[in-house]
Amino acid sequence: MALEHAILVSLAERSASGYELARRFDASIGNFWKASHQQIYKVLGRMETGGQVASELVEQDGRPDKKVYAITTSGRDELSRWVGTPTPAEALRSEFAVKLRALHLADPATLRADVGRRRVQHTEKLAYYEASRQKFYPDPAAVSPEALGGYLVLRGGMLAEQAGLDWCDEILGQLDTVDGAVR
Amino acid sequence: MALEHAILVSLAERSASGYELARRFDASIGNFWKASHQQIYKVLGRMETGGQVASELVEQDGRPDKKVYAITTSGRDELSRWVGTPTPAEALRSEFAVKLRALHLADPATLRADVGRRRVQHTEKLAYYEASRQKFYPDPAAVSPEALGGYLVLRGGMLAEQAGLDWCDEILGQLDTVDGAVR
DNA sequence: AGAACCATGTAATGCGTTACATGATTTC
DNA sequence: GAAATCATGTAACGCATTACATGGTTCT
Repeated sequence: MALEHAILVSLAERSASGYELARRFDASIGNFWKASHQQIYKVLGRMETGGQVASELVEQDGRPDKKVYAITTSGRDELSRWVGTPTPAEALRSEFAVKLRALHLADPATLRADVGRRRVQHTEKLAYYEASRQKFYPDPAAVSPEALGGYLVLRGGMLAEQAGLDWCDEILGQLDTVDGAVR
Repeated sequence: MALEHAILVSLAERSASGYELARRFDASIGNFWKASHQQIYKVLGRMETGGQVASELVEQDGRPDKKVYAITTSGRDELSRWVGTPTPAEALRSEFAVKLRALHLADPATLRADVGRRRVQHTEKLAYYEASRQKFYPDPAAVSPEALGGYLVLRGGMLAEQAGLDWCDEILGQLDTVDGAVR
């Protein structure tokens, strides 16, 4: 049940409405954990019943009212209990890998185009992470303890994207040599 | 609906019973796409109704009978259609990343132990992949076109594990410097 | 005038995990 | 004698996605 914990982490950083949380899950946190607004509203409801979060109705003019959720003491307790818990190994799951395995059934040009597209996506995401890093953590040696988590998560994303990029290059290289050998 | 395609890829390589497929999903294919036997049986049933696979009952002595599934022409068509389809970008989803972000709430020693455990897991998996690579693809420059997919998938796994390992090392390094600064 | 943003939800369906169920054979 | 392997499933539940629904405001 990790979405609940992701929400707790986000609300511990700053209280927010369901809508605002959904926006965050599109950006910062969402780079490593996606969630739709529908799902977030549902889980927030459950968590309020459970007492981990509390909401306050905020009226706005010219905009719909919103329910701003804050983490409660009980939620904070649950969160620190959870961070002290060992994290189980995460299985990697890749549709692309499954498809790669059946590459001999594919048209080489189509496949090359697909890998190229993927390569561009990795490059763009990497550039985006790098921009965030420069903006928020200009000096990696001087990151405050509170900000260290965010920095390290970003670094993890960068390493993952770089690995994906290297993989694409290796695939493209192999496709070329095979083609060359066939001709 | 990628499990169906993973099953088609596996059956295209060799016909198998649900049980045997489940074993494969524990090993080779399963390194990149996990599935339980319950799920596999369910999906196989659906796929047989849909005509992508066909089963034949094989009686055995001293062992339970088994239903051996084979890919059909229609299944093969669907498979080659699918491999020609662009693969959508896969969001990375990591409970560990969420937890990392809240690292300031954790006890440093506990956290260090958790990261160390994770580091060992990556190291072991990497060694396992490397052993597979040496066994099945001793000469990367001479991989046959049929085997290329399997080789490249393995390489992807190795790159991902290496990135995970590097991440752990970077986290441990940062935790040390922060501790050092505090004292 | 149309698109995008703000804001909150319900309903249906599908995907995945966990628990339960059975029973013979082989290996330690 | 106990544990693991072979073999196939059902049932319950939870997590996630997609579609549907509403309605005002701001930007282009």
